Amino acid sequence: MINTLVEFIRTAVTDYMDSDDAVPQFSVNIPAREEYGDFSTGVAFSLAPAVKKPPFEIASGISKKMQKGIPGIVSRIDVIKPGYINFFMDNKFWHAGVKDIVEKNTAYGKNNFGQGKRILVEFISANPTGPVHVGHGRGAVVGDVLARVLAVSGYHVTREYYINDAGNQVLSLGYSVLNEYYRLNGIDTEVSRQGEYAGEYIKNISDMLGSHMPQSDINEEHIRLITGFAADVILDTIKQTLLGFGVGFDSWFSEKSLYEDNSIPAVIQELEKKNAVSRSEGATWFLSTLYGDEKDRVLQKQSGELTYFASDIAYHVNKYKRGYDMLVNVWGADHHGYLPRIMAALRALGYDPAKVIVLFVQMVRLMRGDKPVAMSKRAGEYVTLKELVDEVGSDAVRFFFLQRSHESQLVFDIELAKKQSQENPVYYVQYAHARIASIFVYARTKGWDVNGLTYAADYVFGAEEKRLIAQCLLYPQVIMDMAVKMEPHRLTHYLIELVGILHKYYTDTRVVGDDSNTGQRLLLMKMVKIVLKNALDLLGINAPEKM
RNA sequence: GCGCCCGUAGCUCAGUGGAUAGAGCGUCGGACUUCGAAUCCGCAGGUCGUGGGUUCAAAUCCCACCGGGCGCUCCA
Repeated sequence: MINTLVEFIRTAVTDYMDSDDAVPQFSVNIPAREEYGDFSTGVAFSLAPAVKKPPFEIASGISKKMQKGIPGIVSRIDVIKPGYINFFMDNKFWHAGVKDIVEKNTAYGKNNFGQGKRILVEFISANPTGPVHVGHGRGAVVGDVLARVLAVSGYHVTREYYINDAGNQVLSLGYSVLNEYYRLNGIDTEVSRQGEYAGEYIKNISDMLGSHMPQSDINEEHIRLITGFAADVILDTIKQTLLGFGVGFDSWFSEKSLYEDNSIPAVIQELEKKNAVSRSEGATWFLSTLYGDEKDRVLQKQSGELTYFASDIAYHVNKYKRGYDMLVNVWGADHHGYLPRIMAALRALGYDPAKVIVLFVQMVRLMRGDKPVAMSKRAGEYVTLKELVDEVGSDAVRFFFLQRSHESQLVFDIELAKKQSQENPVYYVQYAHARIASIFVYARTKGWDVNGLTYAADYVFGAEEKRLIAQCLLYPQVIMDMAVKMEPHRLTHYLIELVGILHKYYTDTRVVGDDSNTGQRLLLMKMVKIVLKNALDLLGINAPEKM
């Protein structure tokens, strides 16, 4: 519905510019002050550099082109100081808006920005060497909500988890389990490599080894089996944790599979064909400096082992070969230094680097009151995502993470999150949904058929009601904005604002009354409830009927 | 030293070219015989790290500096 206003403006701008490809990207927004109208646009500002006129003059010119389209949409147009065009909407517009939202219902907010393009979102991808921790949790929420937003924005989305089940880290896990097993069973054997992982979960896995374990003569095959077993167990608990956190995947991609189908040597060969490989000091190097990296990188070590980097190139090539239009990687910010080398490799191999978009998710610092929480993974002293979710609740954790830009570090105070459980913003939003549900229950007892309400076109909306509708009408634009900018945190702020307007309206206005306008107010509530439900669904947060 | 991110109210953070810079928490004071007070209303609180520059217009863009986090492995 907001599109009718956007198109209305676009037509006038096209008319003013005398060409439709001179129309810039613009949006409408709700002005800060009531006297500035119901909606406003700053198109004139974006036009100013090209037209080389003051924004105010441009805005005036545009507004003159708008006169003919006014009936049924806009009742008044103001052009203000620096160059804003402000709109006071016609009563018909508000009615059409409410109707549009209520009729679209669960489909309201969807858009076709993605035009069916295929997009792969890879996120979390935590090593199966221990439970996922809170930092992974943040990446999980960012990736999950981004995937949901892209899906309702017309993309064909695949969610993927890359399992690092090859290489030294998992091997070290295997040794950790084995050592623990020996320790628990009082077996005195020297194992060549020390495992670096510790913690309760290592003990649990070694317990599970039970009678399957050979008592002596451990060979490499045994280690491999133990490692695989341990990684499987851990991956399983990771899946369980994520499920409890509302995060699911379409695809679990195994790094080991890249070893098994020989795609890593194949990729190295490809690089060799491009003359981007050299051998020195007993190792095989990718000459990434030729493609913008600051130093060359090892693909195959002196020992003959392949590096993580080598398999990661093969992984990315695999993604390209699967034919996606876009590849999104959600990485921890501590991996940012890694980006130039992977991009160098993709460039060297002739893949379009513009298809890869990497979101770096900054660190989470956990606090209990004013005491920082130890986060050493190796020592096994860290708060797992599961522990945090059990303690604070999935909805609150998600909402809290989504209030901050993924590019900002954030401090998560567990004590505070628990203490303010009554005042937590997530409850503020959920309460609004439950409150409307409760109004409906009451309305039914008064004989209203909430699902069979009729529209009364002569009803004139009050200021607060118009504000409520306006905010709801902006919803699709917020979704689109999130999809375009890939910023999943914008929706929580939108919701807090919407709910603020709703709660105020509720205290000022009795919805279910004796007057004949009750039906129109119930329709308004229905509209808000739809937007709340759709938005909360996108965030993976419950929209309760009761609290 | 180099690179990435951050520096906005007491605290945690939105806002990233445009109207009088916002929210939550915290402080203080009000509002329930009526649809849910997990709510609402009000008060207080800002050199937008510092200094320069670009622009009709800068918290937002550019440069320098200061402060914090992370990264600069033949680890992943």
